[in-house]
Amino acid sequence: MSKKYWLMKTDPSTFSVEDFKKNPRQTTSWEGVRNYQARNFMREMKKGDLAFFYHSQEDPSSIVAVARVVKEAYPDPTQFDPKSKYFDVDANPTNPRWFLVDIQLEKVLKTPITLPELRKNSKLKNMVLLQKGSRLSVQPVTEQEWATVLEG
DNA sequence: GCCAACGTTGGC
DNA sequence: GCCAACGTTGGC
Repeated sequence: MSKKYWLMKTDPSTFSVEDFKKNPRQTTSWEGVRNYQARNFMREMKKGDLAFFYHSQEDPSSIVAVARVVKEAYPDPTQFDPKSKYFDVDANPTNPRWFLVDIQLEKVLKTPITLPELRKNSKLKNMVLLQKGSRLSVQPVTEQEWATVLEG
């Protein structure tokens, strides 16, 4: 079974690559996803899959790092925690609604790859990230797109 | 800060 | 099941 590629968005004021670097073993649980499509993609992720780590809400927004899936999907504990901002009143522990994966920082890019640069590359015009109105926070990236992005 | 695009909710 | 209203995302 071959490796798959993904892109995971984060607002750096919530969780940035700097926060990621400081975490123990440079690992984090991708908590707080509350969108079914994004959740479904996380459930497809396999250990060893790679993901672009993307900062949204920046000037310019950019891919800043590469991360690796180190633990496959399991229930997001924040859905059951009334003190969490991700608490979901309707979440049922015997049939959890929200899932997350653990990812580890693989490498920080020396130079972030900005959204305008990605848009300029015609080979990337079908990337989910670049579609009009695309807000999906966890999305698939094809092998060709992955290679194209990294070769710059 | 603005606002278009999107997803979700809830009344009917 | 439809769809208006609402809340959120995220580029600009």
